[in-house]
Amino acid sequence: MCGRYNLKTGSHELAAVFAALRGDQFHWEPRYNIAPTQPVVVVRLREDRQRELSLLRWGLVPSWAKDPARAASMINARSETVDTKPAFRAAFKRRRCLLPATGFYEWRQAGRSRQPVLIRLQQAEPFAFAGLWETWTDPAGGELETCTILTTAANGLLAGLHDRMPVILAPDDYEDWLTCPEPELPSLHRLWTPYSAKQMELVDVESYVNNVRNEGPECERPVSRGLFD
DNA sequence: CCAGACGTTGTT
DNA sequence: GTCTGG
DNA sequence: CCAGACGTTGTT
DNA sequence: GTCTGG
Repeated sequence: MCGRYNLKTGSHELAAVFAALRGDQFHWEPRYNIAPTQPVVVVRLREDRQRELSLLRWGLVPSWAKDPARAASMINARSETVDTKPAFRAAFKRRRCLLPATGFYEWRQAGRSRQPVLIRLQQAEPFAFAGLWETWTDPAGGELETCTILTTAANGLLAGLHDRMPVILAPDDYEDWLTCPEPELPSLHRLWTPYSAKQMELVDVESYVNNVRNEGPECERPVSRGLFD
């Protein structure tokens, strides 16, 4: 679930919308087809508690992993168990983040094939997935920073596609998610409520988005329908 | 005590 | 079928 | 998430 | 890192 998304917002607007500083050499050009293992934008807290925009690899690698190659398998984390799973609980305590997005893609079973569907909010502004990040150090001392997107139960609109959906946070909850102190972590459960279906819309799009090498507005192009479809 | 394992989700 | 790469 | 690779031996 | 097995 939630294995592909887009972020059509540039660096400057991201910094404004999320009230975040741009980290070292942070730069982002609009993307229409973001896939696992690629660099993605996260908002996280610096030591001084200021928000910072960074680029991290999508697919969390636990700090104790021997080989980071399998990162693509941990692109999502179930919110219900994120506090106990060995791969996520450390990050949940101290390394929560936001992943800005403007839409995400799901694939609906359509007969023998799979139909890509774009899900977006009825707002122009980018929204935020709830995420976690982690640091992995290779034998030579090089550091790899990775992240994952939390999932929750699907709302009524998305239930037709899947039983899960990404956790989308309301702007008023950004600060709580990022700063909540450890003793109060259980109170964050309220943030994992499925996002309101009323503010979402689904668009069947062309299969162009299927291939991760494809990029650009064509990824959002609605499927053309014949008169009698 | 040490050694060694541990990944996750969502799909069918 | 299953794993890897993007 | 999807796309695409994945092969082994023995012989030349 | 933390838990399990020995």
